[in-house]
Amino acid sequence: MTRNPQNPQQSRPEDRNKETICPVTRRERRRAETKERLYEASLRLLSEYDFDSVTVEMITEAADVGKGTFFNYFSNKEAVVGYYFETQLRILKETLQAPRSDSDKSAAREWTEETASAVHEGGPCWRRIISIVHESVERRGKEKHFTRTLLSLALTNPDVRAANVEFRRRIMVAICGLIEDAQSQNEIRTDIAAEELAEFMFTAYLGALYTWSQSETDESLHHAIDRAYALVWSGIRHNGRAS
Amino acid sequence: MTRNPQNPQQSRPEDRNKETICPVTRRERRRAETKERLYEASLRLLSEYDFDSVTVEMITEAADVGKGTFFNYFSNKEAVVGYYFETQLRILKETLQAPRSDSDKSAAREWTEETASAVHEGGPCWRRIISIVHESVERRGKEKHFTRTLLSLALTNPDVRAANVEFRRRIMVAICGLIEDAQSQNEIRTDIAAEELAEFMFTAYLGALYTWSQSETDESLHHAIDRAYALVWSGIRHNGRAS
Amino acid sequence: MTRNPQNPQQSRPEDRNKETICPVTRRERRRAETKERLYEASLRLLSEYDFDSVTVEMITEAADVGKGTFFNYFSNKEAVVGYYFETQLRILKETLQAPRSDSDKSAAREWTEETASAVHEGGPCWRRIISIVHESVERRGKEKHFTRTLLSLALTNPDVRAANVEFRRRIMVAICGLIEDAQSQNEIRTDIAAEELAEFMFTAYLGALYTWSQSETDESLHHAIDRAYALVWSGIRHNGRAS
Amino acid sequence: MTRNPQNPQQSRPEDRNKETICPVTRRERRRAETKERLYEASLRLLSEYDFDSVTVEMITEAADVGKGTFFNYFSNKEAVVGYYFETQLRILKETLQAPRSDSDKSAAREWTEETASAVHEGGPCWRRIISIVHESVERRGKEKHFTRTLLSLALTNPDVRAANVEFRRRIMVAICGLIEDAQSQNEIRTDIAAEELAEFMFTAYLGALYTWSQSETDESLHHAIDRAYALVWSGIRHNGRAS
DNA sequence: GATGAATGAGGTTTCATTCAT
DNA sequence: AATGAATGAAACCTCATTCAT
Repeated sequence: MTRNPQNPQQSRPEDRNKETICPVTRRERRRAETKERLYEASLRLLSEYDFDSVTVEMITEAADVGKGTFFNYFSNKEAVVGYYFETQLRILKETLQAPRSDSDKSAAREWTEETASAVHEGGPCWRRIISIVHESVERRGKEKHFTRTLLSLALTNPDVRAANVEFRRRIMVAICGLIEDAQSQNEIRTDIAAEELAEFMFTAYLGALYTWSQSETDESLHHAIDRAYALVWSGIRHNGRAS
Repeated sequence: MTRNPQNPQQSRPEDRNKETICPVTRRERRRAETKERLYEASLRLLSEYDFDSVTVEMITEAADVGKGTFFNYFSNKEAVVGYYFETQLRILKETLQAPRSDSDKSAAREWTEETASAVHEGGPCWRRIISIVHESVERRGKEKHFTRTLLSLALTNPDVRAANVEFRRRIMVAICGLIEDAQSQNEIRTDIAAEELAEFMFTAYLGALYTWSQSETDESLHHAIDRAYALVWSGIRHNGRAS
Repeated sequence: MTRNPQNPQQSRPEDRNKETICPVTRRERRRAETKERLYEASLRLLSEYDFDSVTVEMITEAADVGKGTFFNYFSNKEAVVGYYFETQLRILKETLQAPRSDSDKSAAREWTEETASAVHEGGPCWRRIISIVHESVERRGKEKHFTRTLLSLALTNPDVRAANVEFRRRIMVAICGLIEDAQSQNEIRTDIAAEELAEFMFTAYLGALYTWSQSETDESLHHAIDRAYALVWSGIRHNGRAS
Repeated sequence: MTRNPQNPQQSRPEDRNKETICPVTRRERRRAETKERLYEASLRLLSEYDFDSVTVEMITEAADVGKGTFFNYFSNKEAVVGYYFETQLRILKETLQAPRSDSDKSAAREWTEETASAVHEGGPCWRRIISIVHESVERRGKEKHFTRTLLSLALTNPDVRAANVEFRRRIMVAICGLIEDAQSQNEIRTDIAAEELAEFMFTAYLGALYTWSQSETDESLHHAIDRAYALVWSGIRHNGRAS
């Protein structure tokens, strides 16, 4: 549908000034905005109600668009959750690329204040790992209901499952790298492959997440994770195996 | 299909003699049988299809009873899963009351053959724990799809959640007892409360179960559990904390 | 689900008196009644509104049953039309088995009065054929709108098409038999196979039906058919080919 | 995508010279081209899919224009089929105005080769009629699916119906003229009005077309038409009525 | 206790059409 | 003239559950 392919640089000179500053046209921006509105309305509702209870109509009404508009952006209700994982993936990449001191401090602060000191023992690498874990916890821990939905859908819906598995794969790669660093610093035992350790860490994370999200108590997810990770640490730190 | 209530004295007089010997009346036995048929049909179907895909009609047809009969035994579809946990609870109790040598051997055998030896290190108490875990794994590991359904429903459905939590509570009590035994034998570290250790064990179990049930690979659940428990062991055994 | 298979003759003796007179149980009778109500409501509505305009809800409301009840009897809206052809097929069979004098007269009367005499020429066999055609016309001719729907759906919907083709096949067999009779009486040319003649007759019938149902005029279908069949007769009567 | 209205004098000055020679402006030609693209894309798709299955978006995508563009040329989806009949009407007029020898030969050839000789008997006028019929058949016979759509829509959609009726009216006029010629040549019986005969021919044509389009067999439409017209001929030729 | 007909709420999804740009 | 985002009506169909028999 592109018109004038021969002189794209001349077409619509009026767009130049303001439009080209932004990487996209206005129409595209509007599109993105609408999608964002739908996405956020969905998350908001999923944090409060069960997945099945949230109807598309509720979402579109909350986003203040027509019902059909939803399907211009998401092929179905589950796709919103798929998009959630894509978004998280993007955030993850950015986090990992960011200078470490940055994330180290900001995130670490938030939870260290309220947590036991059991996990502080490790060296800098381990602490960085914990800090990243808690960053994730930070986001997830506020939305117990939504977390339930995610854990549940990631089991039952194929698309969500796929998105979740891919997301997890990427996280594992990241954790693996961090663990290898820690191993090279002799902070973490080296008699076991980093992949194995990473998976163990994730397993413990998942188990704690599941139990926490299922529970009706008010314990913070940070606490739950810390309790588990205190023992994880015992299992994987250097000399952990030494008798 | 109604039994003739006007002449009950004539209906099947042959049942009289032997049936009443049994502590339950024939009627009660029939009831139990029908419930069992419905229950097993449900499990069979839930092992193959998603919870939402399994209709009550499918179940009643598989159980060869009328559609309405289902609701004489289960107040709703979810109640079947609730009943599953009750059943498991009964089995668990029996297992724990059974002479230990019995379960030790039979179950332990089945999986030790196919598993790595990493978990064998511990003392007899620890080995008994592992053996019980694998007994559960034995039952669950065959039904990945059903496990997914359980994990999912236990998050989203209040009734199932309640049944599951109660079930879990009982398991924790049992594990706790075993761990205390092990601690008293100095097989397991004593600087941490048995409850804490038990929960950690369960967390790792849950995480591994979740990942396994979500995956499409063919790895056996025994393997997955073993891999996790090798590191769990490092974390909780005696001297695990000793530098 | 049948109980008491061992003594079916004794079960529910109270049903005996009145129920067994009727070939079916009361429940089955109720079932049949409900289906009939739905069927007739459908036809009534399809005679007035386009197929797409008739919603299932309109039908169930007209039949005074719950919306879902419709789908207990018809797998979808199109199935009603399929059932229509099945019904017509049953009626056709009965008509053909009935003593000829009966149908001959009753139906013949109705239309002969209002039709041109052009078609009267043939012998008794031909007249019987014409009479049967007009019987069908009698039923169809009152419902122009419904006929449109049938002709249209028989082209576009696979299920309806199948039902329609089967229905047509049976009609062709019947016409064929009649034509063979006529040929053996030398009423109809014998140099062309009965099948060929039958198909020609049906083709002319169909063409006239299509045009009539498409038109907005008030001409009766009887007239339209007669006009066509006057020439059909010229083409197929005995000596029709004689120069 | 907007043409730059502020500098129309610069846009493609090369078009000026030769384009304006043509009676239509470039803009009008573009319009016609786009409409043609949409029209042909529609026909292509309607030959393969059901009318309801073909979405406007499929059409515009196939025509490589924006979705909204469709409605600049056709007031709604049905209008495409209406336009089809208008187009056919134009073609018909041109055919009738063309020197007869032309169409006689070219079209006649195509089908006579593959058809039975039953229809050859008539005189030149009749043969010309047949040849014209087969010309139409030639076009229609290739697109069974599309023919179904036409026959169906011409019954159910008012606009299409109107266009179709008008088209048919014109055909009838044409056939009538041809039949009058034939009657004046004594090729066709004169005891029946030409209109009557023409309508009969059309009725037979329609009936054969309907049956053919509904069938799943591979019989060519030419054959189906020929079989019918062999008997049509018996009915309408001169002396057809002579005993 | 068993049955299965009746129920009807309810949500997803599609798509022709509009209209601002 | 071209575009495509927004719209929202509309309808099917499923299925858990009830309840009269």
